[in-house]
Amino acid sequence: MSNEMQHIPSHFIKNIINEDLKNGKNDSRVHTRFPPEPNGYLHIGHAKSICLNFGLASEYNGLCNLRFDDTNPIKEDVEYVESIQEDVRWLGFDWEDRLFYASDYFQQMYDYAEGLIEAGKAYVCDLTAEEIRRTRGTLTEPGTESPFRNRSVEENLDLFRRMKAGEFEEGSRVLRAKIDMASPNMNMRDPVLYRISFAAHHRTGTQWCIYPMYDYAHPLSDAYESITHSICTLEFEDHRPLYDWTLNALDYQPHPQQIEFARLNLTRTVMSKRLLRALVETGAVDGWDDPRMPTISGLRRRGYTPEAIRDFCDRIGVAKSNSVVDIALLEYCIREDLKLKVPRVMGVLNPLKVVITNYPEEGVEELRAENNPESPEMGHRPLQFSREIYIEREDFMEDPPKKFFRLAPGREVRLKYAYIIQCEAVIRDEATGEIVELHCTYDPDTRSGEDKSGKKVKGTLHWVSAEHGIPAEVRLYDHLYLDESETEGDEPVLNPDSRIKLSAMVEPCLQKTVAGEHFQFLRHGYFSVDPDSQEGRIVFNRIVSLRDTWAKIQKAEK
RNA sequence: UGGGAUAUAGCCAAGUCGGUAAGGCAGCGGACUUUGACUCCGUCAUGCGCAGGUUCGAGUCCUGCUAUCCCAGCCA
Repeated sequence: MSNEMQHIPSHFIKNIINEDLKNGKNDSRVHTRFPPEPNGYLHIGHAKSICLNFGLASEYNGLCNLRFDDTNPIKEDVEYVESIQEDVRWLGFDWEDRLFYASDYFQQMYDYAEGLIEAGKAYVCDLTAEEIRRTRGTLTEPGTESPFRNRSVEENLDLFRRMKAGEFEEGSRVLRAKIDMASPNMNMRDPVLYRISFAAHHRTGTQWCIYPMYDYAHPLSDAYESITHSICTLEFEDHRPLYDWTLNALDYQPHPQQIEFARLNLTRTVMSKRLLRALVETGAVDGWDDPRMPTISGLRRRGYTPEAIRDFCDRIGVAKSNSVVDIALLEYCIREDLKLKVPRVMGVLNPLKVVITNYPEEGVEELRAENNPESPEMGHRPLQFSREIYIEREDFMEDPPKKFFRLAPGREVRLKYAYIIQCEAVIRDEATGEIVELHCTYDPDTRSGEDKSGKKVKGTLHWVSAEHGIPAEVRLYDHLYLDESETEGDEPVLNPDSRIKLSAMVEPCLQKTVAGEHFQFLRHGYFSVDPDSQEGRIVFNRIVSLRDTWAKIQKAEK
């Protein structure tokens, strides 16, 4: 346990919290929240935020709320609120009884807005969206004040109430904060607080036809929930003055502190909700949970574990500099998690038949295979050996290079858990010249565990008995994109090698598996059983491959 | 001179009062090995975006630059 604590790094947010605790700020409470808008599926970038917010709460004996930031009914749907809850729970976090919705606070927020109007700090503006944009100015030029900016409190109150009552058309009026049209911060140039929308909201239905904007709703939601540290991503840095303005305008207490951190980027994939949605909607992938997707549900289906994702989030750290994390770290984390806890079995992805000519025709013997040599408590399983087996096609080379120490004509090699065999003949298809079969002999004195021959061989191969093995589909994945620059405009370009389906032969012990079960296939990597599996047709997703030194040698020589 | 932020190895990242650059991933070299995996050992920044300055001493302080990211939704 203490080992695990060691690699959890400190970061600037913890420094802020430590300082606050030292000063007795917030009655020494730590209360965070994870506030997604239910407009899509969660991805690994959200996992960083979830682990951060829930993780800080648990580390400081505080609380973390789950809050849906549902202030824009046209984008949101219950499908997403359900998937988000499932994903957060699956990651291993518990919001207990603190599941909230910004829409819970619509009345409270409305009342606060009337208070703002009464204090002369907000006004109803009749400009069109286009006019508001034009009068906002530019990055280098100040904006100009709305002609409606100095309406009386009475008129503003009347108009705002009539907005709420549905008397005005969408887009005809908004409520704006009265701040400073010349502010160098664009967000402070009389930002819109409320807009009219007659869209049905997934929770409040048609009860409301005015909806608060994020910049207004977020600080209030945080304050209503007594959040102490409101953690968001870097692009909201410019919004912090508005966050503070909203609470200060009526001197609202408590006043949570907004803290920004850099969002996660991963090499060779893309996290933009827009692009992910496009992949789903164009049918380029099978859905939000396609194993190639960086969504939580995609990673789950691929076979990633919550432990691995949490470990990853601990290892990447939290800082304010924009960065791109190498996906090799994520892959390391899942290998690390599964290494000691899943069975190691044999699967031949590209089978080549081997006939052991000196083995009895009808002979079958039962061998004993360790389920995981590094976890002896996982025990053993029986393994059938017979005269005809399959080996990996790439494990035989007719004309092998120097450093190849697998099978070749005349060479000896060990079959894992079985015997040493020697290659005697190569059988070809007469028409195509393709190698269809190998004839080998075995040495009966070399049975695994009771070797009397004293032979040493350099290579050990995995294999599957032709008679006992079972066919399975194996899906190998490459990364979603090679590079973000390979996405053309709005149309995401899927890596053509992103999924390869193979017909493999696997050990008989895999006859009965359940979706989500994990295995390590020797040499090939970590796999999970896909829910697509049916009776007699198992589908394995490769989560990640193993390190392949041989491939590296080959590459280097080329 | 719009404003806001960031810059420490191939990648992420720690570095709180200035005291002589953590850790992880990747890489490289070696040992071990019934899979070339795993494991173990070794190695990997005379230097912290650049240039000056203060100081016995600077990644940390000061001055001036540079590069990159974010902001002109009635999205979040």
